[in-house]
Amino acid sequence: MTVRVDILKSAARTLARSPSATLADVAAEAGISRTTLFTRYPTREALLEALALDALDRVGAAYDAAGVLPQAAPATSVLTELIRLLIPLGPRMAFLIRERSLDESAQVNERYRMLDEPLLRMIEAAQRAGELRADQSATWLNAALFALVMAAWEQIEEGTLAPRDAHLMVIGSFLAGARQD
Amino acid sequence: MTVRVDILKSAARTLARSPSATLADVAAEAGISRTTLFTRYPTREALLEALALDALDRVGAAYDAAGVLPQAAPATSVLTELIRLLIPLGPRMAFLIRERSLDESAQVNERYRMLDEPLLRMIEAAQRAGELRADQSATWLNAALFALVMAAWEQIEEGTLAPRDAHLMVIGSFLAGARQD
DNA sequence: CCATTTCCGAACATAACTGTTAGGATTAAA
DNA sequence: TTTAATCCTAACAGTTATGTTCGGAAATGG
Repeated sequence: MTVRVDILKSAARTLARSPSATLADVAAEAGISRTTLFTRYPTREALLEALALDALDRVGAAYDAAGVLPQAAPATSVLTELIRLLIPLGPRMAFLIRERSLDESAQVNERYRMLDEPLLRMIEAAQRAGELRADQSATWLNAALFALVMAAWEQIEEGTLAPRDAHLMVIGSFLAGARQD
Repeated sequence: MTVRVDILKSAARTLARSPSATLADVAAEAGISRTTLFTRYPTREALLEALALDALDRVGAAYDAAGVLPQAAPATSVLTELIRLLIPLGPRMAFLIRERSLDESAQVNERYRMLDEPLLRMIEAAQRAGELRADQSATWLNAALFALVMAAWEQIEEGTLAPRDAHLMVIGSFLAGARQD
C-alpha cells in the first residue's frame, strides 16, 4: 500500500511555495501522474477552487474547534488554541491568501468573509473587555495575527523553527510583543 | 508629458501581487509596451534579477539610513525608523521574499545574507542589553518584524490601513503586542 | 483468481507566453 | 525644423503548459 498522500495538501504546499508551478509539478510532488490529476481536477481552475474550498473548510473547522465566537472569553486562550490549530494549515492558508485568481470567485469571497467575521467580532469584544489593546483596529490585529502565523509556517518550512515551538512564538509575539519588560 | 512611472516599481507591485503575471501584464501595468519592456530587460529572468537587485539596493539604503548596526542603541528607535522606511518598499520586499526563482542566484543570496546579518546582530545585542526579549530567537524576532511590515503593506494595498499610520501599527504590534496592560 | 476500478505513460492539438524583428509614429533636442 | 532618440503596433517562430484521449499496467476487492 503506497502512502496515500492527500493530493490537495501536497498541491497546496507546492502552489503556496511557487504559485506559478506547473500542473506537472503539482502532480509530481503529489506522487501521482498528470493524467490522474486531470481526472480529478479537469482544469487548473477547478484545482484551485477545490483547493480554496478545502482550505476554507479546514480553517473553519479550526475556528469552531478553538471556540471562536463573538462572546468567547477569555479571548486570549481561544486565540492561543486557534493558533496551534492553524499552524499545520500553513500551506493551505498561504495558498488561500496569495492566490489572486480566486479574488473573482464570489463563492470564495463570501465564505472568506463569513469566516473572518466571528473572529473580528471576538477581537472587538476582547478590546471592549480590556483584554486586547483598543488603540489599534480589530482589522489590524487580525492581520497581524495571520501574518505571524504565516511567518511561523515559513520558518518551519525553512527549517529555522521547530514545529512544536511555533505556536508559542506566534502567541508570544502577538500578545506580548518583542520588548523586554 | 506622460507620467514617467518607474518601471521597476510598477513591475515589483505587479509581480508581488500575482507572481505568475505575464510580461504583457507587467508592461501594461507599467504603462509601456511589451516591446519597450523587452529592450530594457531582454528576458523575464533579466527583469527578475534587475528587480531583485534594485530591491536589495533600496532595502540596504533603508538599513543604512536607519542606522542598523550591531552596536546601535537604543535598538527600538532604530527599528522604528527602519520600519517607517521599509513600508513604502512593501511591493519590492514582497517580490524579493516571494519570488522563488531567485533562490538559485548566488549573487542575490549573498547580498540577502549580507543585508540581514547586521540586523540580526543588532537584535541579538538588544536582547543581551535587555531591550528585547531573549526567550525568542533573534531569527524569529526578525521574521516577525518582516511579517508585520508585509502585513501592513498588504493592508495598505487593500485600503484598510492608512499609509501614514502603518508604521505605528507595525512598531506597536512588534514591540508591545496586542495585549492590554 | 478474476473482475473492476484506478492509475500510468505516451502521444497530440490547442492555447498561451516568450523572444525577436521590422517599420512607422511620437517625442525631445539641437 | 530637422535630427535623433524613443516608443509603439504588428507580426512571427519557438517553446512551454494545458486539455484530452487511448490502451495497458497495477492495484483492489470479492
